[in-house]
Amino acid sequence: MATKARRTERREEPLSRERIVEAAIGILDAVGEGGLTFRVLAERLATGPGAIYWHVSGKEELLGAATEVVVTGTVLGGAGGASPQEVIRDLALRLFDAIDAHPWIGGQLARSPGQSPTLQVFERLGRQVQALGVPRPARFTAASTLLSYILGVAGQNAANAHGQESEQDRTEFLDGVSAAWANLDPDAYPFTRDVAEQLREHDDRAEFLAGIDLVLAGIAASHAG
Amino acid sequence: MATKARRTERREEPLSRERIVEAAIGILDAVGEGGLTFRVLAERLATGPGAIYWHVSGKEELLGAATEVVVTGTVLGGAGGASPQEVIRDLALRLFDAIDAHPWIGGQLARSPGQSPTLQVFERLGRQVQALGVPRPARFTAASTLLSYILGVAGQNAANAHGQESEQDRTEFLDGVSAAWANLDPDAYPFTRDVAEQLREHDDRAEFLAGIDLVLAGIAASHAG
DNA sequence: ACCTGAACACCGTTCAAGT
DNA sequence: ACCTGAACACCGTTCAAGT
Repeated sequence: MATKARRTERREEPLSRERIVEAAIGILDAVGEGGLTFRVLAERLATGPGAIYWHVSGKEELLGAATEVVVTGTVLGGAGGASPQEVIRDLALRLFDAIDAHPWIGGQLARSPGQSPTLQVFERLGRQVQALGVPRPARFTAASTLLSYILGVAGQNAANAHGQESEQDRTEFLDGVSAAWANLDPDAYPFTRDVAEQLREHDDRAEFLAGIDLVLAGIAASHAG
Repeated sequence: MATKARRTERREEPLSRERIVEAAIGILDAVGEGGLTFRVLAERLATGPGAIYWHVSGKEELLGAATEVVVTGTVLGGAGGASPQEVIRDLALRLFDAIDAHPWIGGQLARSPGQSPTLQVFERLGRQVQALGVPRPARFTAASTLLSYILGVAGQNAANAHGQESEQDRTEFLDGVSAAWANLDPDAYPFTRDVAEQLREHDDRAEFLAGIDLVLAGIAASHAG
């Protein structure tokens, strides 16, 4: 039966947990964790701050739910049929890119160890560790080490992401740090001074992957023979 | 010349950056990051909130200074004359214990990558990496990987430290997580379920050290031959 | 059942005024 | 130079009142 078209008025589609979380992600991506406010969020949803509390228990849950949406979307759908090492690398890189796109999840992941998003990553890592042939008692340590490394990088990236939207910003930032390191007291910071120039031309993503490979090499070495 | 004794009245010793930071550390240790407030801090120092701002630019600097005091005290004075691996293990464990005693530095370290406290740790790690015989181009990666792993564990410990003052609390917490893991959906979380029982009897500190050893093994394997 | 929005109890920070 | 403390511009959260 032909009903009048344009029935979907763009007004007042009902509030829902899903819409709230989606709007929160948008705000977080646009202005960062500090910019997500119940008032801003309410305005974006064309309602009052109180309405949000009917769907969500508070800010902590909201941040958790937002993180879960992004991480779940990232963790699912990896490359099939590759070696365990390849799957781990692929997962790690997808997480790295997700944190690059949504820096706020870096800080969030780090402080929700038992929570669902972190657990999803742990589970994926653990399965591949098992597939790698790591003996049962050593699997927990291997998976935890990979996870902690990933969370460590995530937290640092989240902290560094402050004012770096463009590639230009990023280059300037690295140049600045590199210059600062090169000027450190040679007696107190000989090593840091020595690697300062490497920092200028370094690729975060490649560096992150090299760290993953280092841990994987350690896992392989520890249960060889 | 004999002046009246009891000249040092216990009243009004002048405010100073040092006293402020010290008081902040005390509050942070007692009630955590959420409990550190300029009003609480001012009361503890028997002054008004505004007075603190003459010595310290804001809360961020205050947290940074507090972290620096604790980390510097921890980083200095390691065991001399041991192998590079031993020195790294020793440094890592001292940091672990410091974070255990002051959980707030876990979160703080993670979000101050270029800052002095993190840099001090990076420098120490790097020197030992060099002493390990790692070739120059690989040193940055090796030191960064160790640092990221340490920061990752630090962040998780900071997040977990919420309500666990006593050993009892800790055990209950692990039992709870272990039970929760054992009840996960077998299809979605086979690995996590499988390691659930290991978690109950696990030693955070030993586990942390095992992760360090895994990375060290990877470093050794990667530049062998 | 769900939404509204004023109100509450806090924050970090500023600043005129004091000594 | 250093301190005081009221005041400002915000928060997250609650809740009586509406529909």
